Amino acid sequence: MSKCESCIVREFNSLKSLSREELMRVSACKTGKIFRKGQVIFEEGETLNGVYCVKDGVCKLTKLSENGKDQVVKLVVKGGLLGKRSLVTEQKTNLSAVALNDMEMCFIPKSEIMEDLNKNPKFTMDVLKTMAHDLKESDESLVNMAQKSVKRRMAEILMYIHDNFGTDDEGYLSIVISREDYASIVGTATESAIRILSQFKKEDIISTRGKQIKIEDYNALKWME
Amino acid sequence: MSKCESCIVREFNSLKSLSREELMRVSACKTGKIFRKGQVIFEEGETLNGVYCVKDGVCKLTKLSENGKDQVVKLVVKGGLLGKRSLVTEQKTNLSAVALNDMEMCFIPKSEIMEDLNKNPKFTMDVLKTMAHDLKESDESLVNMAQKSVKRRMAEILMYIHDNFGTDDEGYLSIVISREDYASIVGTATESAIRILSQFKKEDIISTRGKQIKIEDYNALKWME
DNA sequence: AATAAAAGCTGACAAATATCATATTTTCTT
DNA sequence: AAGAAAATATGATATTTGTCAGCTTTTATT
Repeated sequence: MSKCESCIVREFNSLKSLSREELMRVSACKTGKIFRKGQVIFEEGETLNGVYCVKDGVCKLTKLSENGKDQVVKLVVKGGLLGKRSLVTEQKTNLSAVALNDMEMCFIPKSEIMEDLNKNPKFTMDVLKTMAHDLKESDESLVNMAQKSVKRRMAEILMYIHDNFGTDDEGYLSIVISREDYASIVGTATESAIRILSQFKKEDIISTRGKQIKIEDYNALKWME
Repeated sequence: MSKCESCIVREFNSLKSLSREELMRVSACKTGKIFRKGQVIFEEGETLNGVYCVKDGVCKLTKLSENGKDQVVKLVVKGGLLGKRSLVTEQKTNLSAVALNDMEMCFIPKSEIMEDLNKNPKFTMDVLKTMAHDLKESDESLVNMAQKSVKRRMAEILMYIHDNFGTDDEGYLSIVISREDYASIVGTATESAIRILSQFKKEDIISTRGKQIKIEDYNALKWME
């Protein structure tokens, strides 16, 4: 397994604020973990004893609603850290994490990373900034949920995935998820999500190949009422 | 104006993690501000050059949606700090703050508080914990918006206000806001909010006196489908 | 106290979204 | 390659929520 000091993933997250010595210490006690598509990384209510650093693959963070449906709160890709909030508050996790495809992750035990959090102000500030960013994003999603139509929300999530996670060489969104997941992100019934995507297809705004989606007319999504 | 060192409000927020010396320094440069009901404290997109500490009164944090409607993201009462996120990220604020009744606040300039944020790890950790808590709350609201009916959301906001901000000696909710604000919290049309509150009245779940609302049957709200 | 303005209320109807039923296609398993 | 299982698709219908219009009550202003 590669060492943290030389891991490029680190460039994308708060670990970049750690010194070489700190990184070596973290590296020495981390464990590599592989999760298969669909596998649960952790579940709402669990006590996490560390954080996961995503090296490859995508996962969804979800929360179970009282109506029994899961709501996707966030998608996490390479460079993301899972379990930050629980680490900071020392509470059980309020979200579940499920792999959307095969994932490669590093697990860093709590004790190790807590030490850095308490002793390296640069690191603490960096985690704080990430959390502030997450909060802003969450507030924005809240407003979208409350004020926009399902169709509009679907258009926005397609653009979000396109802009943040990119496409493969043929132009298909590089994150491939089920219609059920789309429904769970947008906050609607699976049938409604399917219906809207079908409509987009009919209007040549997107095209599909199996689960894969390609945006054909970005502006149509952007300017959709 | 009273001094920060002896201000009880401090007990409710992150400032409690500051040392006596730090508090005296903060106190020396703070300015007291009064905002009248309906007055705008700051507006989305503004550059804040400090944080506000709420000594008395209530305000709403809102975000403007593209459809032109404001969405209430959070209610802030005594002890709350406004502008934390902007302080940490050094970005323009993403929310507006409007006083819901007459408010008494202290304004602490950015330069002063930033110094503490960079030098007092206990304070930084405390701000981090508050932010983590806000994030959790925001995620929960997101799920509620996405998965629950307007009626259910209204029931929950009534209970939330009851549980977190209490009632006066007659049992009326101590936070008194317009139906329009209720609509904006719940994320619905004003008429729909009014309709639902009227229905609750008919079913004797709540009673009203002008704008004031009293919860008569908490369990009915709790177990509402 | 009179008037104006704002907030609250209600009905009628339209639009958006959910639910249920059922077919079709894709993917997985053997 | 065949069959089973899961995912996708679509129609019919019910429910929820939004919009518009007009009316009543409360609050603010003179």
